[in-house]
Amino acid sequence: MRPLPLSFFARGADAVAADLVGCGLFVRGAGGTIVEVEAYGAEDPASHSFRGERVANRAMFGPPAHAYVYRSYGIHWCLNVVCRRGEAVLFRAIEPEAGRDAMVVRRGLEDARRLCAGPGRLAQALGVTGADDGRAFDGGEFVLAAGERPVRAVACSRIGISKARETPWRFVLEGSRFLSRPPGVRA
DNA sequence: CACCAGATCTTCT
DNA sequence: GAAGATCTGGTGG
Repeated sequence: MRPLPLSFFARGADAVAADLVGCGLFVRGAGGTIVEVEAYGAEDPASHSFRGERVANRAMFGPPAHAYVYRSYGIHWCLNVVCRRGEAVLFRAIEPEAGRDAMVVRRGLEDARRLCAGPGRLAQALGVTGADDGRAFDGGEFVLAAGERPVRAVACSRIGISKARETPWRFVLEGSRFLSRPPGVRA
């Protein structure tokens, strides 16, 4: 397993997101292959960084290759990796491979297809919470590793947002059956 | 399968 | 007071 170098993340979130498809995401031993991500930019109306630095989003303005974890709809946690200042990539789905038992317990279901399909589900399966906000992807508890095989990433529009819907910053692994939604489906 | 309400926290108007 | 980078369990076709 080859950890991704810091230089990989110090770029625009859209470029990082496209390249993360097919890579490995692991949190404290659980994880798998990234099949769906979304990029959020600094000048992006849909991004949490758009209106400037706040207490809850301060990690987005910190160093690259660190986690930005936010609470969604007051209930779910969602995991990002910070890229260039004010930019981040949201992890939306992985193909579960390592630590299946722990993920099944945390999610309370066995169905592999729904185990990590969606940002809230993925964070719950990996056991990520607000306590992980700002944690480094340094090969310790949080790992991002280069993919074993080359894959094709397909760009499509992001899900669940009302602003900048046309920007094609959602990237999925072509043909994967572990996506939260197939490409081309409106949220 | 499609649609809908409910849960519950942070920020914004 | 409302909306939001969501998910679940209900109802109805």
